Amino acid sequence: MPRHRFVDTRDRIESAAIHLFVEKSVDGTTVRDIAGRVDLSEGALYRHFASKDDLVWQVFEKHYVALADDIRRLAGEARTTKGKIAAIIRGCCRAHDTDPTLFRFLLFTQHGQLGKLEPGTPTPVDAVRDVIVAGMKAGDLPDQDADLATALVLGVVLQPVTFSAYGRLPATLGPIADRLVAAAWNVVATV
Amino acid sequence: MPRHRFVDTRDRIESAAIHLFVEKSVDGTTVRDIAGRVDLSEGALYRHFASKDDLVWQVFEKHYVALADDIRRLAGEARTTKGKIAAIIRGCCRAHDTDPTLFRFLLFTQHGQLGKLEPGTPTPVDAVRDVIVAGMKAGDLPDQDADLATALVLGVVLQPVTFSAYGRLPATLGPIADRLVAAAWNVVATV
Amino acid sequence: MPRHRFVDTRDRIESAAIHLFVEKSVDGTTVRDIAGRVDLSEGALYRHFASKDDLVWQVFEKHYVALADDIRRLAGEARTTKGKIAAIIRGCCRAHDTDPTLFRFLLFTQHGQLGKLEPGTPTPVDAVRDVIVAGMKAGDLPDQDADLATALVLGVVLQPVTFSAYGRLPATLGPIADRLVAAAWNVVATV
Amino acid sequence: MPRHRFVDTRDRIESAAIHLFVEKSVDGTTVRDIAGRVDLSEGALYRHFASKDDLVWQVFEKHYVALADDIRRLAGEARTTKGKIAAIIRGCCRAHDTDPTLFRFLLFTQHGQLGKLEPGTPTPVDAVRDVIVAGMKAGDLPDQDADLATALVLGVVLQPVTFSAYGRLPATLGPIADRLVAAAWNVVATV
DNA sequence: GATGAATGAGAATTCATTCAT
DNA sequence: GATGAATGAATTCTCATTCAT
Repeated sequence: MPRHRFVDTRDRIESAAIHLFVEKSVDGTTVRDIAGRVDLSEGALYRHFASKDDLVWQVFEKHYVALADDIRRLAGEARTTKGKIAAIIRGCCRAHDTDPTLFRFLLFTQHGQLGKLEPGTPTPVDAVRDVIVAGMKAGDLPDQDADLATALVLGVVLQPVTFSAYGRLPATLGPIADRLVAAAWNVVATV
Repeated sequence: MPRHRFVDTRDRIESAAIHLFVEKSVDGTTVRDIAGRVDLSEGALYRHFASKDDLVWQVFEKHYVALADDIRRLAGEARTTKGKIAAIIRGCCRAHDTDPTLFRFLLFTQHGQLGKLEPGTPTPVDAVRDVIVAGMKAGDLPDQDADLATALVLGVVLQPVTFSAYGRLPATLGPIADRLVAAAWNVVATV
Repeated sequence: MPRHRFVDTRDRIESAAIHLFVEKSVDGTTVRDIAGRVDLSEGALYRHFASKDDLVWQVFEKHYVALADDIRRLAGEARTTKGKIAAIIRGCCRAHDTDPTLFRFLLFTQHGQLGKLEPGTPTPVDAVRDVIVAGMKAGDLPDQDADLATALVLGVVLQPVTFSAYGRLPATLGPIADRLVAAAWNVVATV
Repeated sequence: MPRHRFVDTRDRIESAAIHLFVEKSVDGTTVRDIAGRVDLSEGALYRHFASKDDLVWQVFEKHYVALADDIRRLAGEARTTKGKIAAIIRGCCRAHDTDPTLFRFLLFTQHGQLGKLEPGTPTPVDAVRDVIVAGMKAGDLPDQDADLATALVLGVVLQPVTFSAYGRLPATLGPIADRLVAAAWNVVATV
């Protein structure tokens, strides 16, 4: 059996894990499942990750923070509040369409991982909230509860993501991005 | 003059299970946990449920269907599409506030249970979708993808529910029901 | 397969464990070994002990403390320091001969368990040391380092126990108890 | 003018192993631990030792036999039985103080290694026993069970070594050597 | 209906050892 | 001689489920 010397085993493990986690949930996925999918012995996994929990966490954290950074960056590149919200929604759609499995993993695995985040770590939720707070301060948005507004904006993207995962909506959000952008703006601009 | 001196054991099991499932997730809850919480032996649980899976499923199905019925009934009692949507959103808020744990259980446990539903069983999602479809047919709503519209309406309620569960929003949705009603309408009426 | 309802399973586990620990050392004994010897499933062990470590510890602590109590009581029943030392040595010989395996278990397993003792727990070593300290104060023993004296007295009994375990001395210490008593006294009375 | 710029790797491995074995016991020490301490890869260890067992055994045997030789030589250099016993005790104290870790390793690791000794290999125990047998034959010692006498002499040194390892006695036996010499003699000369 | 000891099928994890480079 | 990823067997532990009483 080849020892896969030149492929990055760690990456392959992460990718296999994410897919399985979405397919069968984290708890429903065994270390054996992951190892099998990477064609690796179970023991070998432990050279790359200290434990199954550690694997879940590392994968989650990496991409969750990356998504937060992405969103923050996109929002930063737009000037108006409306543009920022639009950029965020479109960013989420693009992130989703680029790798739906990864996006679903983040969405479905939050529970249980969120608590492990270093306090103060910027999350995608915070990124959205910051835009809204700034928008209110700038007078671009009516005064309202920032958390509620954040929930509404997120609900507008995440529920379609969920529907897509369940097959109630197509696999791709690109085609409905405009609609989501409009809805997201509507939901915070109209109180 | 209560009919039974003690709440029925089965009810106590169900209630304990729901609480634990929300606290620690279904997979994270052991039969022993449930039995312990009800102060019953593990074996005795099997007098009431055929298996853990069966317990999860029965509890889920009962309340999920009840919620669907509720929503459908509320929608039926309103005449206009706008009134129906409003009734649904308010119904969800009331259902949530009446028993937040139960509502969270339904929201968080869908995954894995939805697939077990008898095909054709009316779900809350269907109830919402039906209202939307009818609304479009009646000309109360602009033509649009019914599933997407359904996702948006649900996103408007369910994301706040999630935020509430995580402590990002208060434990009670009643105070924001009006806002949610407005947002839900906005999101489907404006395309 | 009978469920051994009326035999005390826990006792049987403890006994089997002690024997195996002496035969193959704690680390060399697997949970499977123990379960097999008790004709029990591995899983069933965990109904009686939280973990293998816990089993080792509980068994050790129980008998180690009991031996300490025994020694202390025996010493208390003698009046002179010489009598107390003699009582201790004889007590150890009797304890050993009553259950050589148990005594060897205590001797060989100290390492690693001693550190888990609640600070302040009276040990057999302390019991001996107390007698020596009191003996010096009473003028029955010449002034000397109490710890060293304790070591010497213990060495006089424990090395024969070790030899017996290795087959270099007979299985029974009773016949040499007088000699050990004399040696123990000699070793602390003559400086 | 050292012959080798660096201490031989093999020696470094042995030394690291001994330290770890005393710290964490043989079973508690992994090959990885050893390799890590020598700053070597795990695989590289197998260039020097056929297996972990082999490493343990080789290190044990080498020093155990060396100690036996030492004791035998020291005993041979003294003329009287009393002098021989004294030389042995002092030799043990010196050996201990020169490298307490090594001495503890020999003491604590006997169990499990002793059985691997080529039958007939002279051990420290045999060396002591020979002196006692000869002493009895020469009339320097009262007639008594040679094994018991050996146990008593050894108990007088080894229990203090144990106490020292546990911190109940100082790290160094030199200061109490005289006392141990006296005790050892007492214990075999007085029956 | 209830009990609780027992089962047995895995699950995660460890670790000595191998081997291509 | 050295590396370090990989193996695979063994080990501890978990947990849904059963069943005699």
